[in-house]
Amino acid sequence: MRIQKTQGVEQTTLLEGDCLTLLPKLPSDSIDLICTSPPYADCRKKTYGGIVPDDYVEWFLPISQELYRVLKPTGTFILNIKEKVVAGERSTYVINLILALRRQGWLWTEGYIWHKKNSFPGKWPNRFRDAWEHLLQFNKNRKFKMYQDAVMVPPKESTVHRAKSLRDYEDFRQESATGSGFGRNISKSVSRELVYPTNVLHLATECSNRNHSATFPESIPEWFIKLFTVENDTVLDPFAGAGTTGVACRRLGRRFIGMEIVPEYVKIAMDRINATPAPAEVPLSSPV
Amino acid sequence: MRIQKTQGVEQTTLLEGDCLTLLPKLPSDSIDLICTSPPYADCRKKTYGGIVPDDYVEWFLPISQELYRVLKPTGTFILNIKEKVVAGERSTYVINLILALRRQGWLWTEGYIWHKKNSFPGKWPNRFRDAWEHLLQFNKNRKFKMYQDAVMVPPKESTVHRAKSLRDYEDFRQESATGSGFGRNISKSVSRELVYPTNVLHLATECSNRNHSATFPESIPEWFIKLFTVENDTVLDPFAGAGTTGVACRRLGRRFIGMEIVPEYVKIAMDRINATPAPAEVPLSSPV
DNA sequence: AGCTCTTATGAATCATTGA
DNA sequence: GTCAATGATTCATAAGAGC
Repeated sequence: MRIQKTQGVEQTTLLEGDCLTLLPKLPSDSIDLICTSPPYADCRKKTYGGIVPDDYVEWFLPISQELYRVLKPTGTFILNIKEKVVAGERSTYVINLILALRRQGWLWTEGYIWHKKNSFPGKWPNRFRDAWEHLLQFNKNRKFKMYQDAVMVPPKESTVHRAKSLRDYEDFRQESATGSGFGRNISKSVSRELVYPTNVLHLATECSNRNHSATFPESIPEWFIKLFTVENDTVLDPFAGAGTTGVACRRLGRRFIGMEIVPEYVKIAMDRINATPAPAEVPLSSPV
Repeated sequence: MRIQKTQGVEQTTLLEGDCLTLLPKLPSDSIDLICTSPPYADCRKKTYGGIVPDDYVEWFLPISQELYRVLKPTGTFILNIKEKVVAGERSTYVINLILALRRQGWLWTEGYIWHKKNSFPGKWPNRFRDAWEHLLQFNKNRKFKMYQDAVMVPPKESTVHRAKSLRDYEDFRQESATGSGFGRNISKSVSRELVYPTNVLHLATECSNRNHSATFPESIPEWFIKLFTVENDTVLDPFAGAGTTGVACRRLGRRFIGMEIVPEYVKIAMDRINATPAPAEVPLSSPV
């Protein structure tokens, strides 16, 4: 266990090991948001062994059972997952997982779509490139905490006349849809000029070298952290990988608990999180 | 039955009635593409009576059994469907339908996403606007006909800027802009300047009122018709509604069989299709 | 198992411009 | 002239799928 403290508060906890073993050590009803991207079926074989699609649900259910226990009743579970093609067909392991999670007690509240602007290239005679992934939202109850104002975006109209072409406009909008500026507080004060986003997120994958085969872009955990937590809430990522969720937590002033089975990634994650600045401390009485 | 003939060929057939009754009259293995948007569960009660989500799969399976029979072995079935929110949860009838169709023998080849750029406005405390729908592709066999070159698109401007000079790109754009109309074959000749699309379609919904509560934009059937059929192939829409698929077929020179249970929509569809110009006849030997 | 098809993007490397 | 900012170009690579 490696702990990083900021301002006397235990902010970041990185645990090395299998989350199925580590999760039972966490207290019940203690997590505000679980945001994770587990290894997809048949992927990351070199590092995680790869789970066969047929065995995926069986593999995941004991973990999600523990996730259910540690999540607060008003908390949210965001699951990033993608379907694979098996024998010319879309594999059904994702939809089987959804059904299984519901039987386990989870409510399948929403299905966000992550549109990957730079999807993996390729050419096949019977299909185009797969440019989207699931971002599934599950909850324990119909009532959960949600801070919609924290993720508002500039409206279409303000950009239309500024853009030279439709394509420019799309580019701009896709950038602004994720609120590219970190740490900015775009909420109530300017809310008259902002609109709520939809359940389709347009983001590029990061193809820069993170020494991890599958980092998702920081914008994704950032968006859900803003949407479902406030400062000093606790976020859990049981498949922390290179620690992207932890980096976003550090930047946004949320507590983070990460679990990762590969020692090398634990080190990378810790280094990345340590290199990330925490939000500036706000004086109790600030001179204006 | 109302029939429209063009150039001596029976091009458009609109049948009034329940597709479950009408489909058995079609010969087996006769359809190249089925492209349809059936009534979503529990929606549009005023027009279709509405199917309760729990009964949706049971209601659809006898129809899809007939669709399977009439589709050519190399044909494709495109199903536009949207998940509904029931009691604060995403309803599972779509994923249950996918599983049921697979048990019926269909291969679930691909899951396209229709990103609705102007989704229905609204505000809820626990969710954002739903801006996407499924466009599910099913086939009878792993081998099916697909004409990918017919739907190639200009690359992203940013990519072109980097790959080539702006001037080259502008020249190319002028050309392709003129080829963007219906019926044109912008493929092989300029294929080096075009790229293949992904499985995420960005289309606006149609704002104009067609007197039908759920018209999808003509771009959607147009895209799939180009992708999966050639001229004089036969396209079937068992839930023809206001005839959007038929209009696209007429424009693209494909034969169309539409079925619609509401007499008023049959009339609207026929009027719209009749008002649509067929592609210009190409002389067998054209003087140059 | 290996080869191949393919596109968007960040990072790196230079070239050009302007104060 | 120097340095910083901007722009053009190159390069590697990203959670793939079919034969």
